[in-house]
Amino acid sequence: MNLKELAAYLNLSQTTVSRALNGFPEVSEATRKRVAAAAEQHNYRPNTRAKALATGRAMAIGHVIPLSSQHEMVNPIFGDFIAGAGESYAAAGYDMVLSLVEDSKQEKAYREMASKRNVDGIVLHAPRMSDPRIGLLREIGLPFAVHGRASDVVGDYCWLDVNNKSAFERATRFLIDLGHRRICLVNGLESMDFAWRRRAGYAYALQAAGLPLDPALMFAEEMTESYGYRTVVATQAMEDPPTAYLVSSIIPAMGVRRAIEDSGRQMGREISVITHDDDLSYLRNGDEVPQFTATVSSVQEAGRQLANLLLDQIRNPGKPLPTRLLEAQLTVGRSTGPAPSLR
Amino acid sequence: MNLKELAAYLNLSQTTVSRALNGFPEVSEATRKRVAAAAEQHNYRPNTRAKALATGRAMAIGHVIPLSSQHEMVNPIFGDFIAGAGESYAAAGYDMVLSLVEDSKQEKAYREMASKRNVDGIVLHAPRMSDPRIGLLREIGLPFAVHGRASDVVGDYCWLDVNNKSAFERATRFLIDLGHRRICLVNGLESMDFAWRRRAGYAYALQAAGLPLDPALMFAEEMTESYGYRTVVATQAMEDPPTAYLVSSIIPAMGVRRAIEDSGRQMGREISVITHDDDLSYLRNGDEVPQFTATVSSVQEAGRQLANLLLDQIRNPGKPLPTRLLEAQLTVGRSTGPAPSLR
DNA sequence: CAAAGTTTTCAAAGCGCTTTGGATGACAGC
DNA sequence: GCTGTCATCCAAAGCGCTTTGAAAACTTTG
Repeated sequence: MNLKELAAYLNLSQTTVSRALNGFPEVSEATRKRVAAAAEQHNYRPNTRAKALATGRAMAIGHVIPLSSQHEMVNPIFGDFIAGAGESYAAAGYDMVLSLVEDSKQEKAYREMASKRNVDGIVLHAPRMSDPRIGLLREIGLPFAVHGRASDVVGDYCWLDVNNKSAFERATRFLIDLGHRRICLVNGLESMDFAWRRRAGYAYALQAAGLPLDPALMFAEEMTESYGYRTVVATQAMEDPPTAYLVSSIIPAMGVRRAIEDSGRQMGREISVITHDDDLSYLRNGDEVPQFTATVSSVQEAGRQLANLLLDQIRNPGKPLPTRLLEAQLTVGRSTGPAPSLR
Repeated sequence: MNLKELAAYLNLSQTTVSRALNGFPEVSEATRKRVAAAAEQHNYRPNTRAKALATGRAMAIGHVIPLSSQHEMVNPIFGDFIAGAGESYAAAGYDMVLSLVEDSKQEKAYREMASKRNVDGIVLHAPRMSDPRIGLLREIGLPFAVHGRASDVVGDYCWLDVNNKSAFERATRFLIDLGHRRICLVNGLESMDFAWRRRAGYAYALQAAGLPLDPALMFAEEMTESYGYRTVVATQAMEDPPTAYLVSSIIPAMGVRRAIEDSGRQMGREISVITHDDDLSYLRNGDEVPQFTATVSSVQEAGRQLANLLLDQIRNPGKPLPTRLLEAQLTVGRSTGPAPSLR
C-alpha cells in the first residue's frame, strides 16, 4: 500500500493524506482521524526512500567502525555504545547504518557516505591523537560527532568524552594514598587519544607525589585478557615488582586478576588493582560489592548522549557545536588495599 | 554534483551517463572512459535514495537487535557477528542498518522495516524455540535469514547454525571419558533455541553412558561472568559436588574459573571445565595453548556466511532456501583432566 | 444575498536516479 | 540512391513521496 493507493481508497488527494499523516494544520480534524484510521488499518508506512528523496533528509546516522586489519579486533565496547546510541536514534525516528571498514579504506568510506547521501550525520569512533578523519569530515561538510577527542586537532567539533586524565589521576592518587609506590600502568594503545590522556593523568599524579616515572612499568597494547595476564607475569618477575596495577579496561583486568591468583596471591591484599570500567552490560563489575575498584563511566550512556548531541546539531545547523565531558566515578571494590609494606 | 550536472558537463544525456557508469553495453568505449574519468574527477557518486527509489532495491540489510528490557543486556557475541556480516555486505555493496528494539516492540519493528522498504532483507538474531518472528517474517514476505534455528517452527526458512547438540554431546562424552560422573551444565537461557539444543546434547551423552540426569546440576541463566561464579559457589557447597562444568560461553566460564581458584583449587586438576567458545576477538581463549578446553565455532565466521546466504537468496529469489550447519571444533586446553577419584 | 474571508482540498512540479521506446547517423548491401 | 542494420545516443516517464500555488467549499459580514 502506497500513498497513491491510500489516497484513492479514501477519495482524497495525496496532498491531503500526506499532510494529515504529517500533522500539518491545514487539514480538518475529521479527515485527519479518517486518514489515520485507514493508514493504521492498511498498515501503511511511507516509503523511506521516497520520503528521503523528497525531503532531503535520510533520517539515518552513519557509524564507520574501523576494523584494524592488523589485529582484526572488534572493539568490545562497541556493542554497548551502539545500544545506547540506538536508543536515542529510535526515539528520534532515525535509523543507524553501520559500515565496517578496514583502516586503510576509511577515507573512502567517509567520502562515500557523504556523497551517496544516505545518512544525515556520522559518528566517529576511536579517535587517535591527531586524527585526520576530523579534518576530512569537516571538509566533507556532513554533521558529525566524535566519541572521544583528538588532542592535536585544532578547531571546533562536536565531541563527548570521559575525563580520562582526571579519572586516572584520581585513581593513581588513590593508590599512592594507600602506600603504593610502584604502580604499573596497563594502558590501551597510546595512539588512541583516550589512552594517551590516561597516561597523562597517571604521570601527573605520580609526579605530583614526587614519585619517579618508570618506563618499565608502563605498558600500552590492545586491551585483551591475555595482555593483562602477560603483563602481570612479566612485571612480577622484576626484582622490584609493582604492588599495584592501573588497568585501562575490565577485560585486561580479568587477565591481571588471573595472573595474580595463578601466582598464589590475592588481589586486594598483596597486589592492588584499579581498572577503568565501561560498565559493559555483559561484563558487570561484580554483583553487589564491585569486584574491582574502578573508574566507572557507562559507555552505553555515552552512546545515548553523543547520539543526542549529533541529532541536536542536525536539527539546529546554525548553533555552536556542542561538547560534553563526563566525569568517571571512582568506586571502591575488593581489589585495592594498603601496600604490603604498610601491613 | 548529481547526474544531471555531470551529464550537462559532459554534453551527454543522463541516460548515457547512467548507462556508462552502470556498465550497459549500448555505450561506446570511448564515451564510457570519458564519463568514468569525469565522474572520478568530480567525485560523483549516485544518490542512494534516488537510486533505491528508481530500482526498487535498497541495497541494505536490516538487523533487529532485541534489547531484552528485563536485563538490558546487549548480547556480547553481537559485535563479532556484525563484524563478520559487515564484511560480506561491504564486499557486495550493501549497507547494514541496525534497529535496537525492546522485546515488546519487535513485531512492530519488523513490520515497519518491511513497509518502509529501506532494507532488502533481514537477519533474525537469537531465535527462541518456537519463535513467532519467523512466521511473521514469512507473512511479511521480505527475505530473511536466521542466526540459529527455531526447533518448533515448521516449514522452510534460511538459517545458519552451529551444531549445538552434537558439540555439547561430544564435550559431555569427553568429560565422561575422563571419569567425571557429576557434570554440571551452566547453560544459557533455555528459552533460547541454542541453549535448549545444548542441553539436549548434554542429556543425550549422559543417558548414553547410563548416567542419571540430575536437575540440581542443570542451570540456565543469562550468560554473565557472575552467573558462572555463583553457580560454582552454589554447587560446590552440595554434599556431592560436581567434578566438572560444561559452560555455554567463555564469559561465564571466566566466572567459573574465578570461583574455582577462589576456593583454592585448580582448574584442570580438581575440577574440569569445558566451555563453548565463540572465538570472540576480544576474549580469545588463551594465547598458544588454549586456557579452556572448548567447543569452538567462530561467530564472526558465522556472520560472514549467514550474510552471504541472505544475499544469495535476495539475488536468486526462486531458489530453495539455503541452510548451513557448522560443526564446532572440540579443542583441548588446560581446563580438563581426569576426575579426582581416578588420580 | 453578494462580497470577503477562512478553511479545506487538490493538481502538478520536483527530489535524482533508472529504463523504456525511440531517434539519429554511419555504413553496408542492393 | 534507397533500404536495412548497427552502434550510439537521447527524451520522457516513472519510482513514492513532499510541497507550492491555486481552487473549491464553507463562513462570516455589511
